[in-house]
Amino acid sequence: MRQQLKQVRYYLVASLGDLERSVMDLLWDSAEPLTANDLRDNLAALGTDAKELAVTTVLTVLARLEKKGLVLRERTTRPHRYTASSTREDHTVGLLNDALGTAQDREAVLARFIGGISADEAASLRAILDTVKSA
Amino acid sequence: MRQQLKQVRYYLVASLGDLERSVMDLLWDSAEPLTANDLRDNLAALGTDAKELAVTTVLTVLARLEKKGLVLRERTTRPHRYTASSTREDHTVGLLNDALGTAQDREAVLARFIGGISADEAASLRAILDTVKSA
DNA sequence: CCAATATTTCTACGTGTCGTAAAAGAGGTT
DNA sequence: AACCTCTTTTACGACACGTAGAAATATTGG
Repeated sequence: MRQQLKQVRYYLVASLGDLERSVMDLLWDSAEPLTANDLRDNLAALGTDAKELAVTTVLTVLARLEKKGLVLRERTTRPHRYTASSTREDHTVGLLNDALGTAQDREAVLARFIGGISADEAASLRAILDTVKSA
Repeated sequence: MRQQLKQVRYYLVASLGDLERSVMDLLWDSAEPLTANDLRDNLAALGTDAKELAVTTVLTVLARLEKKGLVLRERTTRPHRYTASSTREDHTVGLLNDALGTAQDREAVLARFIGGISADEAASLRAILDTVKSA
């Protein structure tokens, strides 16, 4: 009932496919911007499958990730160089907020969430709360 | 590289389409189990579009939601009756844990997340922490 | 018990996303 | 010009989802 309206499908925080995710992981882990070839090589080095992808494949997903706002592209250099537009953590925080939504039941959700975390994590959460949001 | 392996796409916590989401919202808000017809009517009452869906449409998404483990179906009664298999809050917690992943950067993410919440929310978070995970 | 009706299952199509990559274009090098 | 190298364009298969008709099955009033 919404789909065929060609709605903009707002990509504030996008869900990623497997390859997109792998590419983002590499970009997030890299201090330097990477080229499509760098990524192709690193991807091959990753999985046990060692399936060497075509560079065009990597370029396609990079274009898609750019459109989603997740990567930045340097068009001035000739092999274009790509970087993640935000840190992995910030991206995950975006996912968290998406999941939480603007709903009024945020607290109920957080309560249940906390109920499920380990004591260790609860402790460090408390610590984080104290340092970040005290006063 | 994974997709065409017909992988099982484990639906521990699924992402939902618009209609699926609407149906889940109705089920979550209802104390009683609902039939497909109930849902069709409630859906029509919702949007301003007032587009009356075919019952088979509702039945299809219900079947998909059942397969995803999000709804339970009473097959004994003749109009089958559907209920959400978990509360909205628990489902959202599942989403949160999915987003957080098992990664080691959980703390970094949580720290940034907490940095972004309101003071009010931080306070209630602290309260929740104290009551739920004290000792 | 049967025909009419209600309900469910099966099948299918359109659109969109994602993995994948060949084909075509663009720009520099010999 | 012929040739790399890199990018853009185009395309296809698989799958998720919205949508619903057709077919099968169950219920029920007479």
